[in-house]
Amino acid sequence: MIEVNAPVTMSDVARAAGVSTATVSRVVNGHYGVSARTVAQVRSAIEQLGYESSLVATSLRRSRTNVLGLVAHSFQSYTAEVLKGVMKALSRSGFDLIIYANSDLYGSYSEGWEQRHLTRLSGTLTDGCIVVTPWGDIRSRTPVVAIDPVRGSTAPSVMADNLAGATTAVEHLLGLGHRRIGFIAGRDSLASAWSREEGYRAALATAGVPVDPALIGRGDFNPESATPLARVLLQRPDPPSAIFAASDGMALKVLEVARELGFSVPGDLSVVGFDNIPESASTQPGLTTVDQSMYQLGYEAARMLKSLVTGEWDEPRQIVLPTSLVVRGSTAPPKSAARP
Amino acid sequence: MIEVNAPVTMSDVARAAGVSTATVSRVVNGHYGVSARTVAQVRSAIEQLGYESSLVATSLRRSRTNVLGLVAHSFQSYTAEVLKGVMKALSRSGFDLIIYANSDLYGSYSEGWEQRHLTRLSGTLTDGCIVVTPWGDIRSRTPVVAIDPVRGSTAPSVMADNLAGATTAVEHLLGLGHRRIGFIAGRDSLASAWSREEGYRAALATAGVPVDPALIGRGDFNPESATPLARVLLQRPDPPSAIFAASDGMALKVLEVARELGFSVPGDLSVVGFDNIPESASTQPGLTTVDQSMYQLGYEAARMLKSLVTGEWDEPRQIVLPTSLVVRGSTAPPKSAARP
DNA sequence: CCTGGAAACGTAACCGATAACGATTGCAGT
DNA sequence: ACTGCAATCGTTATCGGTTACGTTTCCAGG
Repeated sequence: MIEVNAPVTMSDVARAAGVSTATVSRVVNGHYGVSARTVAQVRSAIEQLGYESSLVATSLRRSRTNVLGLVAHSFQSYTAEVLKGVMKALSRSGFDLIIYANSDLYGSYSEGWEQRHLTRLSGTLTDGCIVVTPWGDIRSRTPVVAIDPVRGSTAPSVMADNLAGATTAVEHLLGLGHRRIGFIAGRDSLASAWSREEGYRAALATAGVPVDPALIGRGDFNPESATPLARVLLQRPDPPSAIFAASDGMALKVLEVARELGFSVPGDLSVVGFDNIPESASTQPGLTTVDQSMYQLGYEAARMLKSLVTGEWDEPRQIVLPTSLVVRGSTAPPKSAARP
Repeated sequence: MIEVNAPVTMSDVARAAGVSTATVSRVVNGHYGVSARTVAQVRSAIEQLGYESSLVATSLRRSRTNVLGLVAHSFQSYTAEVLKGVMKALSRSGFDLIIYANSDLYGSYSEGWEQRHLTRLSGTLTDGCIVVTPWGDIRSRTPVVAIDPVRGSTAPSVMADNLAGATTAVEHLLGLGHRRIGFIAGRDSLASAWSREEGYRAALATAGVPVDPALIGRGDFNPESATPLARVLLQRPDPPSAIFAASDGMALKVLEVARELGFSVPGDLSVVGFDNIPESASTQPGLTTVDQSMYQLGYEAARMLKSLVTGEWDEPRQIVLPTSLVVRGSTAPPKSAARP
């Protein structure tokens, strides 16, 4: 790093080129009304001084910035995967991306974080935003696309087919012979959490297995929230033979607790997650889970936001993406399974 | 999303509370010189209008913003892992994080990207920046910490012990009986690429194995750059029995090419990578690689940057972190190995 | 030579917030 | 009542860049 006392501003360029800042601005933005000779002078001054326009100053004055924003409450694997998809969709689109993350709420929820971040950014800095797993409805001047929206929201959003995914997951467990299947729910306000629970209930209902409320733990998608819940479930006199967790992060914590309490997986306990984050493939045993292509979620959200900003979106404003079951080593028939 | 016509600014709050913007600013920033009654009025107006200060306007005026920046040329797994560490280090530190990514150069290098991004941000928006795998030296008004710096740089930086890591990797292959070991190098300007090649050469030299220049391919750390190089190596009449790639991304491409050309791994070909990105654990077979804890790199870089900004850093400005070899299924003795 | 109009360029207001500074008020001490 | 000092609060310049508007320059046509 080379220390530099002061940054090069537009007025430095103007002085060097012997013109006004207005003219420099016109040259930088390729506006009409500058002679070829002046353009050349200004360009050369810019080159020499190494001038680069300030994102901040520009966005304060301008309405369009060609920058899209993304706000997320933390950076776990889920968000990282989403991000890859977003970047891919924005590749060579002319839109840059700003990700804003607040240090205060890392790993813990704090009501309304997304609204605070968004307001700070969308004042002028960004033309639109993607919000990952919002807390509530969002007021904004610029377009917002939610990934995994709140329940009942009619705003633009992208989400997985959580109902079908969860149903398939529980059907998988039922098919293996499990009858006492625990469930660890996600944050209730999110549509995804609700649908995954619906899928759990629907699959059980179809199979004629009654839902035991004692086997349902109320988490919030944060991995840490699952630890005490798993402990409670597994320390019951009649623990479930399988647990379906509404996210991989929580499912991995279930595996941890199971190991800690001496349950062998999948011998004593089958575990299924939801998301298919990279870590799920590399645990011992691998986690059976529902793949929801977070990459695809990010990709589609960015594609939609881009078009919403330019005003060319004419497809439905709510996208649902398919899921698929990924069977790995964490599921097997229960020991006590009555052979068919 | 709820559409809102205009954002709430400080003057709106001032008008509503019947004071000047200066007073509102003082209340917002908790400055001295406002009566309790006025504070209450302003607070209530802020609450009612849902005011949130504009990050842009604030940073334009202020020198300190309590926002740190991170610029990276793309978002592969490497960057995502680094990011997790950065977020952890910034947790509850009072510093927010802005990640800036330019869409134009996704996946492809473009000289000087980091300088352009940095200038745009550091004008006023950020108090300091982390640059991941920079291209060259960086001019900046504010502190900059490089993760995986350029060769010969004396600027603040965090990097893995690439020399030791690479040496260990190649020693592992030599220990298995390999003698013809190919190498796919990284982008030459980076210190890491250079050290990893040094490690490769050093290990061979120690074992008395001559370096065959024909077995060295010149990549640039981008996974795609490895594909043609691997093809050339493996289509030789006398292909190497093992390949050491300077990054996991490139190593995974080697696996792809090997499969495509009918090489079985590790039967016909052993492959070793460097980085230990999450994907490396979940391929078939798993990739043997050198773990450099990208999480730790990010964590340390953020910790250093934080202290540099506040001026309390008194440790060495160049941090080197240890590496460790992770042996998985992609390495085995060569078929033709002379048994010891 | 004069005029008209377009092209080229500068001036200044403005975006939202901050901070230096000045102005006003209240109150204690004389 | 008067002074002096704090506490409180408004005015205004400022950050860097953009743009509406006004002014100057230049050239073609009469």
